[in-house]
Amino acid sequence: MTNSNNDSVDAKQPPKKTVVSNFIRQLISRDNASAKYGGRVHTRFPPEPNGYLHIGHAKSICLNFSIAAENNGFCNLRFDDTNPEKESQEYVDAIKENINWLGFSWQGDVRYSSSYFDALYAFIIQLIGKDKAYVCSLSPEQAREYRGSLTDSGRNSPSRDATIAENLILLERMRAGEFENGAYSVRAKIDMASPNINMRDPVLYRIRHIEHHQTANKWCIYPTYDYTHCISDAIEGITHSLCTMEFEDHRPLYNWILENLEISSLRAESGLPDSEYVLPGQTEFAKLKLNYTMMGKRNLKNMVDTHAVSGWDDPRMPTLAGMRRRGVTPAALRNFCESVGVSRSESVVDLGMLEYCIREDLDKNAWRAMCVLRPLKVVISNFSADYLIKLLMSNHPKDESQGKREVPLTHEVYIDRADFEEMPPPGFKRLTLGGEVRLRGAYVIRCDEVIKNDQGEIIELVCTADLDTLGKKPEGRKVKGVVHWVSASLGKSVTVRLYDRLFNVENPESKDVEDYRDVLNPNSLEIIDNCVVEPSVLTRDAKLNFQFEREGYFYLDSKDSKDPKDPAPTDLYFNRTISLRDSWSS
RNA sequence: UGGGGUGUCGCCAAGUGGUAAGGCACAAGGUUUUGAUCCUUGCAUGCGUUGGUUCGAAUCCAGCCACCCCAGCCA
Repeated sequence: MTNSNNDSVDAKQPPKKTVVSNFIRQLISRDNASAKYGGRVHTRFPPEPNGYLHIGHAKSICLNFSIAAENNGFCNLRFDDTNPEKESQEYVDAIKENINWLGFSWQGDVRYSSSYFDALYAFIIQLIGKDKAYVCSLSPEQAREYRGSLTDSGRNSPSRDATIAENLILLERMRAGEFENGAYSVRAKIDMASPNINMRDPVLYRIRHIEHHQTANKWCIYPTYDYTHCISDAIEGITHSLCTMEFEDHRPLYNWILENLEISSLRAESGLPDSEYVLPGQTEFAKLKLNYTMMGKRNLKNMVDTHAVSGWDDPRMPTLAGMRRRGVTPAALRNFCESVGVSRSESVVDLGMLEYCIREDLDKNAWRAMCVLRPLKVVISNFSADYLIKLLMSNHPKDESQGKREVPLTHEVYIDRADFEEMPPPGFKRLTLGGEVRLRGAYVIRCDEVIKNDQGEIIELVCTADLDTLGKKPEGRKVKGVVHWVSASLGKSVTVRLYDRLFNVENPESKDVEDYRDVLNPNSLEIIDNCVVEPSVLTRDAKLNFQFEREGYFYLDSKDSKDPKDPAPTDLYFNRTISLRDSWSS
């Protein structure tokens, strides 16, 4: 997790060129045609630093950065850090790194809502001065009562009729730290009878005597999301403020706040010339949901805190940090985000689509190698004990430009236990007693003898190689099976981690599930020691993604392992990103 | 039962009044020294539903049904 350039697949590789129409692209085309924003397109990705980014965020990141790039515009990274209680610098750092890893660069410096706190304070004075906001003495509990319900309108706060002067004094006293948390709040003066509950005098500022990760102890009052987000967008000269559907009800408030402020003062903060300045507009799209996946930040944090997983970067997590350690590439994620599309309908994407994108990219770019997960010794009887040839094999079967590697073949090799059967099922294409199979990239061998231990377990196979089959088909017969193998004496011992989905139900966050712990997949992680990998994988530096032929895609993990460039590594870990597609059901 | 949304193939998703794109999944063939990849073919007389307007409707109108979001001083 230290070097973002260390991944074997280029993070800057452009996404697929198949640009699909969607309602946001159409909206922007219309805005450009009408010159609503003078042709400017300026978006932003506004995470709250209260957790790690997950694949749902990736959709938003790709959308915001791509839509800006397509239109020669810009995209800002802005931390929406108005709630210091839940936020931390650790999350800020991780988020920045994840976005770079995904392959995007934000415009200018990283922004923070907290760096607008002075401006936000000046604007609240302006709003109070226009009798559009007031200081409310209701406690949070009372405020809830006064707000009414979904079907009943609310009642006015007793503080609603205070004079502007009184409000201004109370505001200053709030800021000075004279009151306890919750004693007062600043509220917009809109309409307590509005059918939209967000418009029933929403809270704009609250008292929180707590240190902030960016502004330390400068403030004890903090602006709320609704008040901060629209103004931050306006200050940054954002044109298209994209967010998810649950904020649709907030759009009237977003607009109300900006429209009740002097546009000239907003413009002044933006630094944009008058001719280019237009208020931003919010547009909502459906968030990404994936089946068999839990996306709620609160739940993900709980899994980390309770050690249900090893951390935010556990390879089973849907976090960007986790998927990275799993071996998922940035290009695969970007292609996935593009291929799921953008719409306003609630949708749950099938995990299979993500898996397809991962395989698609890895098949094209991952170097091939052989690794035997469950070794079974094969003695090739017509090779001498000191037999050694170095076979040259392609790093990629369909792309010679990716080069070749040396694979040593010796008297004894390992194949996978699953590739030999004494009693083969119908259709079995692997090795049987008396049968033949091709050692991938090497000779065809025939099994002559099965050696068992006292328990009757197969411990060794004695085989004969057909010396006339190197690089050519055997004479007069067909050998269908191909099996991967590794030299017994020259192979390297490694540990492999196999991952499966974390949950065994499609929707672990559905109302039918009382506790996600009840639906955890107990077999989501399988660790296999003493796997044997061909030596070349340890010498090909900078490459971390491999396809172990016939097994799947694996990622050399830097965690819990020695430096991969160590000339004599002893503890090597390969995480299985994903298996190969398997159309042979057994 | 207030307000705001959404309903097009098992899953995403184009379509914006002229007669249902594409991808995933699935199925059947072909190639193959990875049971992978790749290639070929198939896969909605139908667009939540019922009516209406129209020469013509997934697209326009009306009603109905289903599902999602909102009563944090969270975002």
